Amino acid sequence: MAKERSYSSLIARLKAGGLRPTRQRLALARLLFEGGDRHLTAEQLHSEAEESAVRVSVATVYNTLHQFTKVGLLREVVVEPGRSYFDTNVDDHHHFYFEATGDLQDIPSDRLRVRELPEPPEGTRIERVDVVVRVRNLET
Amino acid sequence: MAKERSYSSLIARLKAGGLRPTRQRLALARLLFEGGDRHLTAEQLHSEAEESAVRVSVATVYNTLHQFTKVGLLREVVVEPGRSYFDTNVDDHHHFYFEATGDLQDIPSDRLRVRELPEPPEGTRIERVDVVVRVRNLET
DNA sequence: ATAATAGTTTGGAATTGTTCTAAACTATTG
DNA sequence: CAATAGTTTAGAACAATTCCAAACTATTAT
Ligand SMILES: [Mn+2]
Ligand SMILES: [Mn+2]
Ligand SMILES: [Zn+2]
Ligand SMILES: [Zn+2]
Repeated sequence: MAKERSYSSLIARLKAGGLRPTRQRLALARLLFEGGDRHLTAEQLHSEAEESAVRVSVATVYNTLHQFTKVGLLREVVVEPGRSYFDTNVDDHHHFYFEATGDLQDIPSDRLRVRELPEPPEGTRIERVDVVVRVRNLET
Repeated sequence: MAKERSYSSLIARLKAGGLRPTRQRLALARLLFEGGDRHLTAEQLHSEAEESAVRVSVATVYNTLHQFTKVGLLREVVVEPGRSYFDTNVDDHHHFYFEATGDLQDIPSDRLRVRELPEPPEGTRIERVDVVVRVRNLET
């Protein structure tokens, strides 16, 4: 029942974004949104799909991640060159980045404030402020 | 004269980092450090070298950028997936990122403060805090 | 239902930025 | 002037991502 619920809410969210609720998009949406806040690479999501016996191509995983990002269901996080993470938490927040493992952890925006943000240069507006707190294992 | 000066100071800086002052490293160091604060990709630096008739391979540009970063002459900045910027300003500071052009502009750390930085997770220490203020052209 | 249309998916090729490799070269030291 | 260790290089290899054109599917119109 909860499953049906979230299913139709997912369909509604896709439609709201002008995206047809296809088999692939629904399957990926469930993997993404039915497990709380997540930070995934395209490759990780594709692996999860395979493990769940969802047949979907790599190209579609990329297409879907970008489409979801465009309609505000996801947010892209850049912390290291060479790969993008997609974040199911689209609220304003920041991140711890664990260099050792490549994991991301949310920092709610009320736990970290950026003060004295300077004026953006002439003719531009601020799109977003990203704070990445890079942490390393304490060497013993 | 100023040229000789900076030349020998560059040599000294390389030696301090345990790097031999080779023709290629000196040429790249001059391009990097004789023009104020800069934010360059490997490819941009390689193009500048070619334009200045400095013959140096792509592999050496990458090697050099990473070696300079390791010894503290440069700092790596990640703002978009797929390519790294190298920053000649190694002081503590943050960045405006112009999505339209891919340019970076420094924000001195006294112009932007991060407050209420949360405790790092158990067993880790904060390595660095990166703030990227993404700006876009004001649509008219 | 059916057909027409527009949107979607797909495998594989292509592209991009970066790293690797092993052979040739060069700075430093004795 | 060796001998040595460090450096450079072209090109191959690699990883992540994007592109492509053909096959497929959801939606809309009849
Ligand atoms: Mn992207
Ligand atoms: Mn690097
Ligand atoms: Zn997050
Ligand atoms: Zn900078």
